[in-house]
This record gives sequence, structure tokens and C-alpha cells, in this order.
Amino acid sequence: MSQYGNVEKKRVTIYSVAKEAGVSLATVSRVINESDVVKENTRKKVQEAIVKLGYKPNAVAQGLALKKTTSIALVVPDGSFNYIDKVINGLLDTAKIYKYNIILHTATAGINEMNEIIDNVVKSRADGLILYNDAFSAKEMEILNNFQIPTVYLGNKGEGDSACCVYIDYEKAVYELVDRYLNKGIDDIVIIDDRKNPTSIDLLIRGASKAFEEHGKTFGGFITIPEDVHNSYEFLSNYFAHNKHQLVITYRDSQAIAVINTCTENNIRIPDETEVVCIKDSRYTDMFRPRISSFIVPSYDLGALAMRIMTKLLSGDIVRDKEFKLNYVYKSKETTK
Amino acid sequence: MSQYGNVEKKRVTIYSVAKEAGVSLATVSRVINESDVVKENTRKKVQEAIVKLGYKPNAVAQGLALKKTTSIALVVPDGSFNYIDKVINGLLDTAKIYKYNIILHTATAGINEMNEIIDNVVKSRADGLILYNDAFSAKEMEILNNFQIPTVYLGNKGEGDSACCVYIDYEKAVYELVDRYLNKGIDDIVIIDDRKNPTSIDLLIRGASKAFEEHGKTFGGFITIPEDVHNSYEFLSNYFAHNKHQLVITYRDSQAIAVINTCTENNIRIPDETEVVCIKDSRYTDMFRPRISSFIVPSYDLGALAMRIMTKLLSGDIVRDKEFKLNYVYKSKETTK
DNA sequence: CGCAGTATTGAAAACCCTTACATAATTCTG
DNA sequence: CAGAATTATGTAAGGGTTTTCAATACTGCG
Repeated sequence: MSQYGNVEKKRVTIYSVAKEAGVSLATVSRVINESDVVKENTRKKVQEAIVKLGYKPNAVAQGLALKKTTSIALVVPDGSFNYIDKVINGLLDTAKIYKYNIILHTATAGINEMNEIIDNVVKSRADGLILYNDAFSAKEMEILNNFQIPTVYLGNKGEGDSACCVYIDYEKAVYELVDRYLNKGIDDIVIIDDRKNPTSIDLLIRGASKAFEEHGKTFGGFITIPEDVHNSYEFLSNYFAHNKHQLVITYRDSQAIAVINTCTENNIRIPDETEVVCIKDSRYTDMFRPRISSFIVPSYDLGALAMRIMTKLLSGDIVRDKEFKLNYVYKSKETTK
Repeated sequence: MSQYGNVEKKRVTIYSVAKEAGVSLATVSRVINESDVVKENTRKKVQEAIVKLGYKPNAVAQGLALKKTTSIALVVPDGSFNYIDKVINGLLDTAKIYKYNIILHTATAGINEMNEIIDNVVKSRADGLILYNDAFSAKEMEILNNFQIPTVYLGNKGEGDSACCVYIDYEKAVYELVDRYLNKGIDDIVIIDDRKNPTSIDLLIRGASKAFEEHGKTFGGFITIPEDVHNSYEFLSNYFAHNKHQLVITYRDSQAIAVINTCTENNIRIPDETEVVCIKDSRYTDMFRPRISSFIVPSYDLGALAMRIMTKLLSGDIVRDKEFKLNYVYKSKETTK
């Protein structure tokens, strides 16, 4: 079977173009790659032949000859698209500018899966790897470090110190938030951990702990949704029927919504009795009623920056800063006083 | 610069393995490709050499030799990830099973962009193309038809009759829905069109029109959000401050939420005075209060099926059915009586 | 007009695989 | 145990590019 369908059209290669234009294939190659040595006259002949035959360079052959594919592998956690859409948009837009293709991989947490993906990435000879890693554990990250490929960690710090990373400083965000509440004398603060974003939740807890420590207290307020619970909504509903807190911090919008709904159902008034803050802003935090207080984060820029750093890495530029923290803005809306 | 980083490690190729194992490269190739002609003894030697050297086949070279890349291009509308996440999940999971790589492209509506993407796809020599096309116009689709590559349309019908397509039959869904309301004597029905998913909205309107016609009436109830309006929320808010309808149908959850919020703000009681149905279900339709009545659609299966059809297409199997419609389930919740 | 020097072009190797065909090794048959 | 039939391996061409180095075509100058 031919490359495209059953119609056996003969392939148009650099040879066909060379023949059509009456030059050697080397010259055609030079025209394609915009080398400035080729004479204006021959360039025109070649260009015409290219148009006439509808020639499109074969990136596979180029990849083999150049030992680079101008494609980069993007690994994201399974089922994460709904909350990283803007990141991906930023990443893809930037990739387009630099003419990189993105090969998309999803990974469920797990070492086997991670190894499989790496095999795949190596096999595909992607020039680089961007890993959105708020759902992977240190163990999984370790696998990556053993394998040499320019890598940018996205959404969180990397483990090895060699790789670049781009992320929002959630630790500081939570620190500031909690500090503010502690100053107001509010210390019944909990963080919801649904075990789906371990590395990010770690950051949140670290931030809260730091604030508590500075106030001479110890932070212990995380509600961990047990692993065997499939419907976290039900779990939270049950929990908030029996417990009340002054401030509930969640990572994702869906968790904030679950908390707000369950509180409301249990006649806990928001924000009067319980305040809720969602760390990761989304389009829904503004559409939901009450509007959910959250941190506005530059998700698009996050993706765009990651990709830009990758291009720097690949062009051989020295990247001095390894760690890029992006700013957030806290936006108090209707779920906080 | 070497393929990976600055360390100029010498590449391990099929030659190195052959040398290490004391066989010819043809034999190594046979072992890799699990040909059954090679003797058990030599196979073992080769396998050992592969492990020892850490050899990983080069898909680029394979692609050149085999004239196929085992990768398929996925084109989705810009900024669509938040609402097609499950589709992509299904698609990627299936691709993984069949060992296909997915090269991701986003397209804003527009002919230039579409041409650029096609250039890119051809250049990359992807074996096939899957197009999520609920945001592209006929004009853009036409470009695709002029170019020979196995294509599966996802989320909507294709224009040409040659290509396969997988979609939810929204036309029928709306037809049944509207028919039910007309039978109850309710005919003040409107569809919100935000101009972002023209082809899908067309289906909705067609379904509604058909139902109206069968009842001897004409359907004219679409609220089109003007092109120059950037904040559709504000537009709807303004609209519903002055207008009231018995049934409002929206395509996406965000539109339904906007309608519900604006109605509520204008003291229009839902569902008593106005009922709202969201066609495309999402995780938020259940989390929002009131819970939004919607059509549950098998998004994951949609993606999975598209990919499976693609593998059939590529393996040269004859695909008899070109059009795959998936079933939906209407779920009446709290925004309808 | 002839030659040095420069601007263009071409030939061929390299990139890393697959596979048809040829050859070598093994097994089977009488 | 020879020769046929079969099985296992090797050789070499081909896939479509880039790029080095050599060859050729031009230019300007004396």
C-alpha cells in the first residue's frame, strides 16, 4: 500500500524536482533550506519545479539526515486535559512559531507506564521532552533523570537539579494566604488532598506548614480522600455533614465546588461560617455561584514559556536560570469574607 | 551537537548490535521485528547484545525504510481541550494499544491556518489524519478533501463522502427533545449560538426545525451571539434581562451556566419559568446547582472509535460503514420540569 | 586574453533501517 | 550417506534528505 491510500501516485522527491529543474539534488536541497549560495536564476527554476510538482520535503528523511526531528514529546497525566487546556494552548502556539511538532503522550501514574513512555519517546527520537508533572511521584520522575534528553518540567519542580522547570509558586501562594488568616486569628484551616496531584498538594501543605510554624503552631489540617474512595464527592459530603472548618483550601475547581455544594447542603453558610479558596483558577470559578475565590495563574504563559525554554535548550544556548516561577494573583470573590 | 545534549555518546545502531552479537544487521532487524525465521540461539545472542548496549530502534529510520511513520495527526480547534478532554483520552488510549503516536495540531478557523496545518501534516508524513471538526466551516473542510490521506472526521459529519466520520447524532437528539416539548404545547424554544461551533449548532438547528415542521410550524428561535461580542456572558445577561423563553437549548455547559446565571439574576425562576437543556454533557453539568439537564454522550468512546477506525483504514481493511453515530442518553435534572 | 580568485553547482557519503534475493547451513529422504 | 528440500543467515539495494569536498563556471584585473 502506498503512503496515502490505495492510489499509487508516484512520490515526488527531491530527485523529481532536480530532474524537472535540470539541476542536481544538492541544489534543490539548498533552495529548500534557503541557503544563500544558489544563484537567483537557478533558484527560480527550482522554485517553479517545486510548485509544478507540488513537492513537500519529507521530514522523516530530513530527520534521519540531520539527526533531529524538530518534534518534542509532551507527557501529561491521564485525564488532565480539562484542567491544563490553557497550558497546552500556550505550548502549542509557541511550538508552532518555532515549527516544532508536538507528540502527545498520556501517562497514568506508575513506573511501568513511565518506562514504556520513555521507550516510546526515545524510539521516536523527539528532540526534547516536556513533562507536565503535577501528578507524578518522585519515583516516576527518577526514571526520567536516568535518561538523557533535554527536559523541561512543567507545572512543578523537577527532582534532578539539571533540568529546567516552569511553575507557579503555589507554596508561596498558600503561605501568604494562610499567613493572612492566621494574622486574623483564624487557624482552623484545612487542605483537601484528593491524591491526584501529589506534588502540587505537597507544595500547598509546605506553604501552610511554613506559615503555621512562623506563628508557633503546627499545621495538620489536610483531609486526604482515601484511595479506595471513587466518588470523592460523596466522601466530602459525608465529611462536611459532621465537620466544620473556618477555611478550606482546594487545589482544583472541582474540589472547591464539591466542598461548597456539600457545605450548602449541610446548611453551612459560605463564606460566613466556612470560607473556601481554590488554588488553581479556571473558567468555572467565575461561572459558579457563589463565585469562587482563587488564584489567577498565567496558565497560557506557563506552557508558552516551557516551550520557549525548550527551544533555547535545543538551539544549544546556555540557559542560566533553571527555575522559572510565574506570578499569581489572589482574587477574593464570594467564597471568602 | 549530538541528538541528546552535549555529551557525544556514540550512537548505538543496528550495526553496533550486529557487531556485538556477531551476526549481520539483517538478523538483528529480524529479531527486532519478531520475524519467526531466526534461530532461537541467535535470537538470544542478539537480545543480549540489545540489552547490553541499550539499543532502541530508530523510528525515523524505520519510517524512511517502511514509508510509514506509525503516527497520526490529530487536529483540534484552538482552545477546545477543556471540552474534548474525554475524546482525546479515548483516542490516546486506543492509539497506545495500536502503538501509534499522536502528533497534535491546533487550528483556529481560517483557510490560511488550515493550509499551513496540512503542509505540516504532509511534511511529517503522518499515516493518517483525525480531525475534530465541530468548529470548522465547509470551506476549511474542502481544503482537506483535496489532499490524499486517510482521514477520520471526529465529532461531526465530513463534507466529502469518501471519509469516515464518528459523531453523536445531535440532530436527532434535539429533534426528539423539541418534539417532546411541542407535544406538551411548549413552542417558545431558543437555541443559543455562540458561533464557535458552527457545524454542531447547524445540527441542533436542523433537528429543531424538523420537529417544528412536523408540527406545522417554523423554527426561528436561535439567539446568535454577534461576532463583535467578546464577552458572551454580558450579552446573554443583557438579553435575558429583556426576554424570557420557555426552553433554552445550549450546546456547551458554559453557555448553559451563563443562561442559568443570567436568568437567576433577572429573577426568572428555573425551571418553572424557563427550562434549560445543555446538549453536551460535562462534569460540571452535575456539579453546578441547579444540576443541568443534558445529554450524556460517550465522549471517550467517540475518540476510541475514531482511532480504531483509523487503524482499520491504515491496515488496508475495507471499512464498509463510513458513518458511525453514537448513542446519547437524555438526562433530565434540575433545570427542566 | 589568460589567470587567480570567487561564486555556483555536482558527486557521493552518511543518516539507520527493511527486505528481496542469494548463499550457507541444516534436516530429511531414500 | 548423497542429494534434495528446507531453514537460517548474509549481501546489497533502497528509502529521501543533508553536507563535505571536488569540480566547474564565472568575475575582474593586469
